[in-house]
Amino acid sequence: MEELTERQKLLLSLIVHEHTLTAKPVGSTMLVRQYSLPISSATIRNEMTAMEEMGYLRQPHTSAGRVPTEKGYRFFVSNLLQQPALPTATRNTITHQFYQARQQLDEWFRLAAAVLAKQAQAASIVTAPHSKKVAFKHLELISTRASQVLMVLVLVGGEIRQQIFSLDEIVTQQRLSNLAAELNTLCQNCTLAQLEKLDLSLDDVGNTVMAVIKDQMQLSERLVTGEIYLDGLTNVLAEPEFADTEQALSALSLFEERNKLDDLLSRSFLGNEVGDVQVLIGGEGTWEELRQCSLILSHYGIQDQLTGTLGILGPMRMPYGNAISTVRFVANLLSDLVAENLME
Amino acid sequence: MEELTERQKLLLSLIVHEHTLTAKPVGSTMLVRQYSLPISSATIRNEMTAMEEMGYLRQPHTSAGRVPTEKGYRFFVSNLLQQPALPTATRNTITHQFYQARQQLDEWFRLAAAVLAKQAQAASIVTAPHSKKVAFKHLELISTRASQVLMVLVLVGGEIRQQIFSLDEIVTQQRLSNLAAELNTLCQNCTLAQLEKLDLSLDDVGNTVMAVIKDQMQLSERLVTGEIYLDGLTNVLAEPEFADTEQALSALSLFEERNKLDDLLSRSFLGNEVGDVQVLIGGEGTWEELRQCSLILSHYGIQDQLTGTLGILGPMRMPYGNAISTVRFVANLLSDLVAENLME
DNA sequence: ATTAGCACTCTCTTCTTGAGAGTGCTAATT
DNA sequence: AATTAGCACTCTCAAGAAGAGAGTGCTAAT
Repeated sequence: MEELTERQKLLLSLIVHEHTLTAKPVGSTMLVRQYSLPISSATIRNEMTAMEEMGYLRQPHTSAGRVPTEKGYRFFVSNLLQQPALPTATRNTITHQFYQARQQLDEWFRLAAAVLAKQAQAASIVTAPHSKKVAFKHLELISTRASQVLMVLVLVGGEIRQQIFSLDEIVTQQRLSNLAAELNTLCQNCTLAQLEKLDLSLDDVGNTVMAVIKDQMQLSERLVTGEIYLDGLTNVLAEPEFADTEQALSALSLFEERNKLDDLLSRSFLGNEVGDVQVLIGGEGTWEELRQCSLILSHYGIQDQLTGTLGILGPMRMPYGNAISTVRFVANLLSDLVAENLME
Repeated sequence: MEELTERQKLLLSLIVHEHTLTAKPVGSTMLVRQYSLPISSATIRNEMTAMEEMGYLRQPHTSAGRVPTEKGYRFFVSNLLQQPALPTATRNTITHQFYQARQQLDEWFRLAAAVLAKQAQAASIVTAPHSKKVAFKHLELISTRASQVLMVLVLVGGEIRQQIFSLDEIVTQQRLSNLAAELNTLCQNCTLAQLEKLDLSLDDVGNTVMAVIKDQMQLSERLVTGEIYLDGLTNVLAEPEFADTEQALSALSLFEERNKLDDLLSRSFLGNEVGDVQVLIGGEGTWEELRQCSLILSHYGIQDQLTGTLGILGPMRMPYGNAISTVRFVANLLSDLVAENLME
């Protein structure tokens, strides 16, 4: 395939830039005037025709200006985009907010989603970090009433799971506490597989509790992501390309259906390391719902141990520079927080 | 104010019914044909004029059919609506789903939101139950690394709060466990005020931990609601009255801004008991954003002890019968679950 | 290789027009 | 006194027409 000339690259950049501002097709005359180019509109038209044939541009209809195609955007993002670091002031503001969130786990993720949404003026998604290898960390048994017990199970990585269940007999809090203490020692850092092998020789109550623990760990193992935090969904509605509700609906429905979202995120995991920022443009042929959208994703956390995903969803016509910088910055921030606070 | 005649009441019901189906203004001829009424369209026109003067109906423009006003809807809901019990099959399906959710607290609320959204084809909201009187139930201290500690605090009512903090010295898990055990005994069922009075004579570590506990309890006391679960936001987008994105945006933005939502829910608390179903029509003059919407809310849980809110948001033109029945049913279901599982 | 010039195309907005649905009023009917 | 038939009038909505504006593609000249 042919290469783009330097001039064509410049033009592509300008077209992308102009189109992100106006949301309208970009014409040759317009371009010359707007950027005081030293070439004529006719030349630009020639170049545009060439770039259209190569698949970087598209005409919505004959005799309209050009709009970047997915391929055009992808080339732009990969080769032409200079990624400005986020302004220091912005970075400080964000860091400060996290500082203020005290050390509450769930607040971090909520805040991360809020920051992404605000900063990129798009919908944002953050998943709490989740470990592929689920391991027992700490157990708590609390008697609520009669034979009912509230179990709080903390997994390695800080994930908390709770369940209420009934025992066959009425048990004192004291006995529950003793049992919990015993299990905490025995099961420390065990994975589910290791727990299965352990011969604990417990009484009935102990066995019931162990069954519940294993059950919860199994549930956790099946999960692809931790808890999901969304924000800024309404930002998407404000974009002109979603003035037609249909479009908006199809994009947002992806965020509402947990299994679709899981699928999307888990596929985006493949072959990507913590810290890489991925840009999915126009659904990349796989997600019909995202045909009009772009998704900027990054994993954060500790590679292969405890990772989560975060990203933003916006129209394909998106200020990629800012979006990517923001995602990268927040991802690094969360990675640091995870490393400092959730790892042994 | 004048009373509506029986015939006018019938007409109002029919107009509401027809309008919920078509979303269009209802004309007199239409009404006669559709329902084979034994009176002429002229008579209906006369009645309509009368009801318009009384404020129950409204003409979008001269020479269009009539649409119910907020007052019309309110009268309809209060006086004319017969509330069908939910079909047994539906009730069973829902109950069964809750049964399958195992005993995971958070799943209940997520599920409740999903059921409401699905059943009413509207946006739904569920808040986890929250106690006005925050009281200590159980504490857990887990050493993560060096001097860092993960605290898991369970409040009476099942609310779980977590925080990570650092101690001034490095402490063994053993010592943390002992401290936790001690505090669990000392602080059992104490409110924040009671904790303040307690003279515990603890060491440095103990005092640090107590400060964090109090801090968390204070945070919890300030909250109006527990965690918030939303679902079905995209259902709202599908309604014809929100074909214009502007409208949809203003309605949904209410759900995205936590403080607005808190405000809305806390006001709806006033003078309402668990089990009552409230119907807020058209924002009731207070919420500009909801001018086009209706909100069906109910509290659930144990009055004055542990309550949450749930409800649905839809267009003012809403199938109120079904919506109210669904909200009532789910509220009762959750109330039962709370009573059985979260109360002492 | 670039550009000026020009005919042509397509959208968008504004106007017009006619059909359709509905109203309000008056006079006749029950 | 309540109801109804009849009719003129109003307003929206959809479809078509016309003109402005922006943009293109092509040809011929530079």
